[in-house]
Amino acid sequence: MSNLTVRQKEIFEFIKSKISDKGYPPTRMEISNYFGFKSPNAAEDHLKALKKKGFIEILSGTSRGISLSNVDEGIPIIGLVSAGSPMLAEENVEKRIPPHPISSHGVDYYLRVKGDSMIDIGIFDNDLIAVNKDLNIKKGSIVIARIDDEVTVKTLKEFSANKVILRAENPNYKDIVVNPNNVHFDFEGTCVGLIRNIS
Amino acid sequence: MSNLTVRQKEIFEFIKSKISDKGYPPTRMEISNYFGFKSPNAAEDHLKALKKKGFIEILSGTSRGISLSNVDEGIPIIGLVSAGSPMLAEENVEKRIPPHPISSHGVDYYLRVKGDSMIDIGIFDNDLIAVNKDLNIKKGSIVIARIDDEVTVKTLKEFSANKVILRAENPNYKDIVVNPNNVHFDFEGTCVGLIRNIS
DNA sequence: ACTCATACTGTAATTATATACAGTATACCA
DNA sequence: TGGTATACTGTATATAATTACAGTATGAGT
Repeated sequence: MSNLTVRQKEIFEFIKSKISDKGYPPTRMEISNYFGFKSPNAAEDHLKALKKKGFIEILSGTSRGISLSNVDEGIPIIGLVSAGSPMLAEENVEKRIPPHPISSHGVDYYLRVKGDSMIDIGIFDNDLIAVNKDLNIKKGSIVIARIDDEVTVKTLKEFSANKVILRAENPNYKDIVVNPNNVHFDFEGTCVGLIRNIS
Repeated sequence: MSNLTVRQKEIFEFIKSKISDKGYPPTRMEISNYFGFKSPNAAEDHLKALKKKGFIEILSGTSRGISLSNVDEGIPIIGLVSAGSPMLAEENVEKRIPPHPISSHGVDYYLRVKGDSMIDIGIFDNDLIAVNKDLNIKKGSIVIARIDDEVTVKTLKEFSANKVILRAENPNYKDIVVNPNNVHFDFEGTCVGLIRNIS
C-alpha cells in the first residue's frame, strides 16, 4: 500500500468502498464525478497507474471491469516468529484469513498458540488468538509480550516501570517476572478473541 | 429462497458466483451467453422476476447495476432454543455474522454455549461453537444433541440403537445415558469450530 | 537540460449495455 | 376459457462506458 501516491490511494479506497457498499466497481465517469474531475480520462489515468503498481486489474472492453488484486488480503496468521523480526514481517506470515466474525476490537493479526500455558481460560495449543496491537495494555488483560525475542501469551498481573509480572493460566507454570530495563521487553498486543478449528 | 423457480434460482446463483469471483455482477449478455439464451431479453425477464420477488435490486440505466438483497445474509447465531422449534427457526436466531474464518467443514450455524460443562476441552460459557448439521456423527465427536427439547453440547462416547452416552468435559458432571427409544432424542450436529470474543 | 511520473482538461469514437416492444409456447389457477 | 406467470426468440435503439489521442502543468531524479 506504500508506493501509492496520496491521490492514488484515495482513488483506490474509493473503488474499494464502492464495491463494498454498492456491490460493483465504479465507472470512470463515477470516479470523475466523485473527485470533481472534468474529464473521465483523469480517472482512466489513475486506473492505469493503479494497474501498473499491481493494485487492481482492468478487463478491457468490460464495463466496470475493475478487480482488486488480492495482495495482502485478509488478516495474517503469525506462526513462529523469527528472532529479531517484527511481528508482521512477511516471513512470519503463515497465511491470511478473513476477519474475526465477532471481535469487538480491531484485529491486526492472529497468533498461533503453542503450548498449554493458558488452558485454564480456554486457550489451547494450536488455537488462533486475535491480537490488537494498539489497545491500551492494562492489568488483567491477556497480553502478547516479547521477552528477549521470545513471544509469549500470558495474563498481565503487574505492570510498572521496572517490574512486569506475567502469569500463565495453568498451575504448572510459574509467574514470569521481568525488569524491562534489564531485558529486551515489549508488549506486542492484547488478545481480543479466539478461533479454533475442530476437525 | 423457496419461491424461486428452478431456473430463477440458477440465474440467481450465477449472479452470486460472478460477483464473488469476478468482483462485479454480470451483464444481460453475459447471463444469456452462459445459459445459451439467444436474446439478452431472456436475461432481462429473469432479472425482473428476481427483482419482483425481492432477491435483487436493479439500478436502471446502470451497467451491471445488480445488487443482491441482503436477506438472510451471514451465518445465524442460535441462542436459546424454544421448545419444539427447529434449530434454525427464525425465532431462535440471535443475529447473523460472517463465516468461520478457518473451519474446514461447512458451518450451518453458531450455537451460543451456556454453562461450563465442556471447559476441559476449552469450550467456555458464552463461546460460540460452529455447528455442521450434516456431518457423520461418530464416537469421540463433540455433538449437539437434543434430549426432550433440551439442547446440549457433549462428547459422544457411545452410540448404538438403544444406548447413547454423552460425556461432559468437566469432572463435576456425570455422563448422560439415553435410550433414544424412550425419550425424544436427536443429533442436531457436530461441533467443527469455536469463536470467542474477549473484551 | 532532459526524461519520467503525476495529475489533470478536452474531445471523440467505438463498443458495451440496458431495456422497450412484439412475438411464441407452455402451464397453472379460477 | 380467460388471465397470469414462466420461459424464452428476435429486433431495435438510446445511452452508458471504455479508451485512445492531444494537450497543459508541476515536481523529482539523473
